[in-house]
Amino acid sequence: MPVSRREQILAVAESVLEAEGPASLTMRRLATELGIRAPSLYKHVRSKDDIEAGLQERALRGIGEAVAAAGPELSRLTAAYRAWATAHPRLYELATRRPLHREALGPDVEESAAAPLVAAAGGDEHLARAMWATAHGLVDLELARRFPPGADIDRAWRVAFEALAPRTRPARERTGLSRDGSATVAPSPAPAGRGTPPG
Amino acid sequence: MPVSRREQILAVAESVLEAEGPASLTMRRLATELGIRAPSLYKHVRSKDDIEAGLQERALRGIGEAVAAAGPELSRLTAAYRAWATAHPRLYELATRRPLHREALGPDVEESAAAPLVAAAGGDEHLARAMWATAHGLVDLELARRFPPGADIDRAWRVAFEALAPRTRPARERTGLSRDGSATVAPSPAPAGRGTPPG
DNA sequence: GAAGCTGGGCTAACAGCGTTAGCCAGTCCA
DNA sequence: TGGACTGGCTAACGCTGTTAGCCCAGCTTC
Repeated sequence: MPVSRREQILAVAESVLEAEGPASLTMRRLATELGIRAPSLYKHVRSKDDIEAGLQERALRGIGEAVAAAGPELSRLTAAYRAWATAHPRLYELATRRPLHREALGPDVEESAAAPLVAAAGGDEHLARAMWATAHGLVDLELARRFPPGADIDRAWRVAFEALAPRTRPARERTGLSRDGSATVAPSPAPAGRGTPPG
Repeated sequence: MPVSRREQILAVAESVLEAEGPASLTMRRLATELGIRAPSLYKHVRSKDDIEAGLQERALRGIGEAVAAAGPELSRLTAAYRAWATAHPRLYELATRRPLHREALGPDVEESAAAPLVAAAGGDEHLARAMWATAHGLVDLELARRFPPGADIDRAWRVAFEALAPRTRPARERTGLSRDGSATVAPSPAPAGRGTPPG
């Protein structure tokens, strides 16, 4: 009873989505699961889209925590990212497909999820975005079964991130930060005082 | 009149989807656009899902042609890929979200779309998949507006593909093919006779 | 203790969705 | 002439998200 009814709805929505896919995520189904009728949900939630936005925020938080718990090393970071996504494939899908309503989000969610990656990129925000996109792309294509059946996906991850790791990149392209790939979180020299997170 | 009715439906579906988004892609809407009633569509098409599969194939073909027309140079390849995706964002989305029904596809579609990238990767299929995932990830996150508002996305592309380009990668990780990044389509030394395409 | 407010359930209903069944006009070919 | 096939049609089903409006329990305030 300490959890709000809204949070309860989101928890049920998450489990239904993950267990049976987005087609089963209906208002009537959620209501049944909670022992009430569909219209009653609207006392706690604005719309179905509102529920999906809540799931997105939950997913972002979950990914952020998983990645933060993995420590600063890049290979463990990417492994944690991939592990979370494959453990919650439908939630990951929903979270990345939806455009982000930043104002409706807890203000720290996006940044705290991005911070470890920026650190692993040696503070280079552009490299961090490249890494993020690569990780997302690998996960997304794997989840959508777009790689051919026998493809060695582990190896694609290794090849990608050995190429992207800061220590192996030529110095000329760096943004003037320390070249040793250490985990300093120095913000990139963006116009604004603090660096924009990769997303 | 030389085009089949099915092809007509797909063309209308493509333009409606691109112009107004997936919510407007309804059977009744397509029928209205063609001057008939919704149930008549089922004389030419099995289901709405069948239409979406058709759109996916069209998209794959379109991407393949655009990329092939860009020539062998990696930077032009990636530019063509990104340009196609941003010119047909909803179609790109639909094409990559759907799992691929390979048996229902023209057998050459997937391979021919992949071939130029494998070539640009110096024949290294794993690197080709890494590149593909990176390009897809960059496009996908951009289309979903997941990058923060001021992000320099062009630069993320440059950073990513300068790191991934075969000529700048250390030789130890290569699969023993020519190291000069030339456009030889030599298959990678996979167990099967011809190399598996990246997807 | 009575009155009133409010939170949170309910039923009924609406418009729109994909889809099926069954009917019928026209065309083509034997 | 007649049968088969093509490609329309109407009617309808069960599902969806959502709204309107009702009502009861419990709390607060006279």
